[in-house]
Amino acid sequence: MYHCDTSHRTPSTDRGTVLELAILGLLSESPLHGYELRQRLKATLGTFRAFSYGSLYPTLRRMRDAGWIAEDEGDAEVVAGAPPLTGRRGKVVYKLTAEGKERFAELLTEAGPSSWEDETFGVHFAFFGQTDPEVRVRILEGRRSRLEERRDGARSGLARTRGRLDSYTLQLQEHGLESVDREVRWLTELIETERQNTPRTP
Amino acid sequence: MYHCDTSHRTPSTDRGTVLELAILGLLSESPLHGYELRQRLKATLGTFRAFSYGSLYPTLRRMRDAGWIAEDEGDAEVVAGAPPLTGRRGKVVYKLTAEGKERFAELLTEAGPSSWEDETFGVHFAFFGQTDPEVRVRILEGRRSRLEERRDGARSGLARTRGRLDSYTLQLQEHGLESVDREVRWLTELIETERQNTPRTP
DNA sequence: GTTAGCATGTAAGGAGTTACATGATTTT
DNA sequence: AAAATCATGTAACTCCTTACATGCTAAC
Repeated sequence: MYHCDTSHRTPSTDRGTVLELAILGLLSESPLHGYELRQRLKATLGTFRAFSYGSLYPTLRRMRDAGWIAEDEGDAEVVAGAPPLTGRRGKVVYKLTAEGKERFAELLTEAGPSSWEDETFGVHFAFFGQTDPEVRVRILEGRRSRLEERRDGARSGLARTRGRLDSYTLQLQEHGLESVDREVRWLTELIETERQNTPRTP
Repeated sequence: MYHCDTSHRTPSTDRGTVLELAILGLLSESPLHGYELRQRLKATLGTFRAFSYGSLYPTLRRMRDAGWIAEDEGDAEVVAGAPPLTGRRGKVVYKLTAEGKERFAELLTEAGPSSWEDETFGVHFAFFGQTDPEVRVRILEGRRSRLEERRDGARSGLARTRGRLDSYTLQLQEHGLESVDREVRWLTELIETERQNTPRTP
């Protein structure tokens, strides 16, 4: 059926890294500077994703150059009296621009593979509060079928090779399968809840 | 306590990518060529890790240059009659060299962070059958405390920010925490089993 | 007055993917 | 003889980390 892993390719439209989405999302709540941003990133995304300053700051610059974010003018931290010495060395507070808001809104409507893959799903989910209910369901379903696909592939592969595998490899596989199953059940519950709250197409 | 994520750095000793370990492990069972290797990789590591040819073949070359693997001479596939036309275009079967076996044995005794981080633990675990029982326990314990650390960090962070988080972010966090908890329990069971089988230091 | 935490950044590089290119062999 | 699968490879790129470098500000 599928001869490689080319089945889930990022669509050619545009890239939008995970980090960009996360930054847009956090800044859509309130202006922040880099350091704060990283802490909120850890708090919002929890265990499953961490970003270093080495990727955060360059990304902020790129996004500024792209016009999605801008340095906040009403920057309460720039003390009037203090001279700007060696160029800038104070907080740089970023806020969303109009284009940035548009961009964020656009990303929130994306319900394709780029919203349900391992690396991205969590970030999309974290901003479900701002996502359209119908898009939410489509993302959850996409994620679920992606996992089911993977689980079934692993399951049948396991059935074929079970005999040849030693007990450790087997336990690893089974633990993996159970994890996936667990996430599938979680998603199913979420989908049901979503449907109960929005019985749009009854 | 820890001011960054610098707490878990790869030790300066040597790198040894995950893929290298996996290849050494698979070749230690039997000689294989690249394509086969990739399939066995998928079968052995299951859902949680996949490698493309774009990383597999260059790695094989590097390992050959390093002297850990060599092209198998007793290559049953090289048909005697067929001329080698445009250079090589047949199967290239690799096998471990003496240095490769040494290297593999060496990697199997490593019970440091590089054996229990997310990306590497699974691969180390997959070769537990060839790993010393004491090393096994130390890796399992290392992995467990790593997860507990992370979980506790997330838990206390969550306790601090719980009020401010919307329900989706919260559910994401909680699902993450449960997943980690589940893995911790799994590890605990494995550790107990290991201890029962090797009551070395009673 | 020095340590700890806040704050911003850069250069080098690691680990891997994607997309392409090619050809051999087996199946239909 | 066409299609699928087996088989090997490379170049360009992505995304992110590590390690470093700098300096400000609060607390002890």
